[in-house]
Amino acid sequence: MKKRTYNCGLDAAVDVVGGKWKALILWALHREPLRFGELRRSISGISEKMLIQQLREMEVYGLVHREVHRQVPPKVEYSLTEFGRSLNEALIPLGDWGHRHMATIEAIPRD
Amino acid sequence: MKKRTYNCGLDAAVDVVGGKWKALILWALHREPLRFGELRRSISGISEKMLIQQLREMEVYGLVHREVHRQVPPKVEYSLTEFGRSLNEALIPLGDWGHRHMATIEAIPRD
DNA sequence: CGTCCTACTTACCAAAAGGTAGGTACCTGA
DNA sequence: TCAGGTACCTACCTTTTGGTAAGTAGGACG
Repeated sequence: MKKRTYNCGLDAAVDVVGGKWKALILWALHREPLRFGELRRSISGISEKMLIQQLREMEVYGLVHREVHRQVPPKVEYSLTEFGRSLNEALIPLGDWGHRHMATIEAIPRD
Repeated sequence: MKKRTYNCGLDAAVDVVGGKWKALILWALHREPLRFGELRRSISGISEKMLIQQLREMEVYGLVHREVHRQVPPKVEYSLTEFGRSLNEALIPLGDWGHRHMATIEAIPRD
């Protein structure tokens, strides 16, 4: 997040959901609240550092809610806020598109 | 574009439309084909280098079509392909979301 | 006492993305 | 002859993003 004003809604949305992981995290929390370790395991390839970093940002953005259950071992659950859920819904068509064109996308030459 | 396989469609879509500019360029070409200079002027803040770089990638991805009219001064028109149009449509809900929540997004504290 | 569990935190590094400033080629018109 | 317009290209640098590896706290369990 660098800017303060946007020319169009897409501009603003990309700023919020930008980066490699936020959309995936949002998606992972779609069904049910998950704890840190569950999230890490459900998003293949993400490092602990990235997961926390993104979760913290998304908490500030008001997309996810963080709930600490004081126990040993620690248990922290992450869930979507209403705001997060609304963004998730806006991402569904994009996810569908990616799903429909997966083969085409994978066939794109890299570098 | 770094990966070859994806876990979900959203993953793939984010890989294609990722970065700061591609979604904006797609959006700018929504109405009509534009030439290089028109594009540059219609996307505020973009540098020539970024615009070309992104256009080239999007051409490889099959999202935009580049047509050179041999004249002096040169005229090059960029337009959306069917593939590009389909992606653009998938981005509409996201753009709407950003538009609806613009005030909230702008109010998010930075850094 | 030592090891395991969870959910982090920190330091350090590499790669990717983005920005700036200049230059090129071609023809036009003054 | 020389500035002007279009659509680039190139080198260099900074910022952002992502990754690795290690360490921490506070019990539980053997």
